[in-house]
Amino acid sequence: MKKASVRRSHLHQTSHAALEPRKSPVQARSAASVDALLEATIQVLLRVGKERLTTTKVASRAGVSVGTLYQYFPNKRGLLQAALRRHMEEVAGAVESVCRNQQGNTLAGMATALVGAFLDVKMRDMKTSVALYSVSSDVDGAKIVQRMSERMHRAIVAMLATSREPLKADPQVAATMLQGAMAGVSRRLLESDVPENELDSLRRELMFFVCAYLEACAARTLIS
Amino acid sequence: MKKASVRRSHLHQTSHAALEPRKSPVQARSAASVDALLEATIQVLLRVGKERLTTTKVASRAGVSVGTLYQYFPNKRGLLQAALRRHMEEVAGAVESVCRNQQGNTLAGMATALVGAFLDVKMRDMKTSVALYSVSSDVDGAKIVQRMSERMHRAIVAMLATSREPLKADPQVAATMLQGAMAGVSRRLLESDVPENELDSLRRELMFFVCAYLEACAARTLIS
DNA sequence: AGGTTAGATGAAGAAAGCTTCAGTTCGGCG
DNA sequence: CGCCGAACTGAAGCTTTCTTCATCTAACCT
Repeated sequence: MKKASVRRSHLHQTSHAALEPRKSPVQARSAASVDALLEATIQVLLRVGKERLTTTKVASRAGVSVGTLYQYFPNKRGLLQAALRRHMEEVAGAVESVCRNQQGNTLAGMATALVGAFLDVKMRDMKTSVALYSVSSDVDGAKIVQRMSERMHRAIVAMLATSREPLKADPQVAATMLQGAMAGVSRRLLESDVPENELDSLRRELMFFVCAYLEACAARTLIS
Repeated sequence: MKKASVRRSHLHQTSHAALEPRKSPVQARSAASVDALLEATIQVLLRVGKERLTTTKVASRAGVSVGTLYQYFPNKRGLLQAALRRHMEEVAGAVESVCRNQQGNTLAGMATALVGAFLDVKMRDMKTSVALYSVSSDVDGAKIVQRMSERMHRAIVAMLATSREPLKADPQVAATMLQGAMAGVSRRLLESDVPENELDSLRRELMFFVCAYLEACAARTLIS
């Protein structure tokens, strides 16, 4: 039975940061471990590649031993899944956030903002994205990716529904197109080596691409 | 104790070296084997998944022994690469073919034909596509995929250059958009379980999507 | 201070599958 | 018919990395 006592009766060697409300050391230790392990997973992944990633290396880089790793993750697969999930949640979160902000805007505004936000998150650490994609298929990542995809899908559909211009198309279908285009193009950017300077023009073009589509949707006669 | 000399580690698929067939077929016998092995690779992949695919199973399904397999492929990796390459060449070939046929057509015609052809090849054996994608990252498939991508890219650019309407955009950039959208959307269709009946409307929408873009390109003022 | 437990350790066990190679069979050719 | 190399066979070897668990340590509570 665990008591959630937040008290620190005698703080012996804990010198600094006395002002912050600290979690009890017992919890802090383990929480730090979990976080360090996830961070280490990505670092090792980037440094040696998924083929040479071993649980021992990850633990070592996190500053703990393998045994500790297995205390928090059931196995290697679970570790990698957790790392993937964390990354995907960041992306999905960013998309949901823009979609919320863009409610009620014009279609062009939505398109621009959405593409901008998506590319920003993806490109922030391109290498991490690529590395995690490569692991995804070893770890049943499809499930995780799909779940996040659905979150984004719902957010996009909801946003589209509030546009000033009436979108004369099934929002579900439209959202699928947008997601497909964004994912597809960003993946091309990630996996082929596009020079830094071309990157911006491709970004703009993707915005134009998506705008053109949404506006064409608004312009067309209602389809059954 | 082991000698510290040039130890040949014939370890698990760690060879970065030759991936070409070891032997070129001299007798008809061997040519048949090579083909059977590639076919078997895909069958085993579909039946048991990449995790449980072993060289022995592949050989067995092809009706030969493991030793024979290793006579034609340097290692497991090489075998899988060959299977992936074969599949990708089919796709690239189909795209090149439409692009040739569509020379001189309207942008709308090109878009429709291109999307149609692309989805046809990809969807013919969806399962094979998905299975091979999942293997790709274990096998340095990025290189192969990229090479095929470039072939398609060139074909698309060449086609766009012959359109009746002047495309007021960098054809390179436009081709990137088209490929990104097609790859992205088709991947969504493959990996999420889209019911058969929705599939056709998504197909049409992708055509509309691409058309809208190309025509918007033709309509816009020339960009520098 | 002493008892209790969450947390950490890391050597060793176990499994699994790729790859080899010594020996056999097959097919063509002189 | 008999030789020779091409093609085939498949049991065994070899190595790696995951995962466990008996033991130790530090933190907390009374």
